[in-house]
Amino acid sequence: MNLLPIIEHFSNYTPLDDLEIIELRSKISEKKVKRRQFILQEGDVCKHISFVVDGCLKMYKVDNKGSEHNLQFSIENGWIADLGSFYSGKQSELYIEALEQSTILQIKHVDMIYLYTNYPKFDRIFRVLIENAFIKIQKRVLQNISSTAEERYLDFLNNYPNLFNRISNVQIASYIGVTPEFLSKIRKNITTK
Amino acid sequence: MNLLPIIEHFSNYTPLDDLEIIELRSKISEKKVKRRQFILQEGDVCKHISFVVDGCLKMYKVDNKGSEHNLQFSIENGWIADLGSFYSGKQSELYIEALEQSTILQIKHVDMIYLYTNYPKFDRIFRVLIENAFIKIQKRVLQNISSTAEERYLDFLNNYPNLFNRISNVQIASYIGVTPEFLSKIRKNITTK
DNA sequence: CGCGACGTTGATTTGCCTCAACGATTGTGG
DNA sequence: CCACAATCGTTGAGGCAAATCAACGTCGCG
Repeated sequence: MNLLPIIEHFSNYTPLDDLEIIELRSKISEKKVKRRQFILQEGDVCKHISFVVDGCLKMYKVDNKGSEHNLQFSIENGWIADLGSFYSGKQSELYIEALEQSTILQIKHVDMIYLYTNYPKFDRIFRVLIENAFIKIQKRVLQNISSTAEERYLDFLNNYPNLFNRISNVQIASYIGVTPEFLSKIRKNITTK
Repeated sequence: MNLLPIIEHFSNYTPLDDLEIIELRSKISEKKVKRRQFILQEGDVCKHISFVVDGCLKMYKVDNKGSEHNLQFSIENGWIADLGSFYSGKQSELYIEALEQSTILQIKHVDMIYLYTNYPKFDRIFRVLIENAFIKIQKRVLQNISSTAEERYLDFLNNYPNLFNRISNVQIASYIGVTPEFLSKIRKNITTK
């Protein structure tokens, strides 16, 4: 199991000392998931947070009409979990599914609490991580209530330049909140400018 | 200056000891703001995070057509700041304005860093605070991309039962992302059911 | 090979916006 | 305390953005 990616990831925020690395290693388990495999399904409790070493996953909700709505993608060096379910222990309404064959590192809830309790540095690191995630998602809310679908699409391309050529337009449409048909029309309209 | 509300607020997460309270006290300044007064304007850097002791404030963006889009309301025991600007030191694109006469407690950026650095408990508290905020806003994103305006309005009423009778429908419309005229039609439609 | 996901196009419908107007309420200055 | 302005909530007519439904060719994969 190669922990280098996650240790380097943490070091971007605060370097870990040897003991913290040892403890971290003992709490992490590696998982390989195939394309279309789920690591969370509606009704389950989200028991892990997952760090993506390699690959791509999506988290989404299925509405009462059966349509999927993508909340988040995560690729290399990203995190993915339904934090609401993870911390409350309640059933999740979300799915997390691999879009590519992926390698992830998982930490269980109890182990996360253990790390927080005994090594305050993890409080620090995850405070900063989640602050950054919060700032990003706040911009997305602002976009959703103030921009047209075309603007949201162009912003998606700018904000996720490493993502748009890895996933289908169906996935992008679901993320920006339009139908695939309408996204196709948006794309046509852009290229004819 | 009455720090009781904020100390009790923190104690919901982790009790503070005497030294932490003393340090906190020395870093907090109280501010009274009148209705329609700004504590942040576009182009300014967000230099404080603010805890609302009493009153109500909104944070919003003005788009290129001059329309306002409400990102957040904060009332008693809530926080408000443009975290992106606060941590990056870059100019904000947002406004924070009082909807009622309010009393707030403010912490400056340097003091926040001081507290984080010297008292890890604040890392813990704000990690949990921001996690909860993140979970809430993620639900909002999901709603925005998957629900009709009527559903978003009803959810707003459910999620903010103490707020809807304190602010105008114009403010609610701006929060859920519709025009005031259309919200009026939604409300009419609901009452005739 | 055959099936299912994908991307596209067109016709039609619907949700929501824009603009304009109005009375009711609130706030404010003289 | 009154007069006036500003904001609010509502209604209606018309228009546009995006959804829905249906159809079709293409591609990748089992």
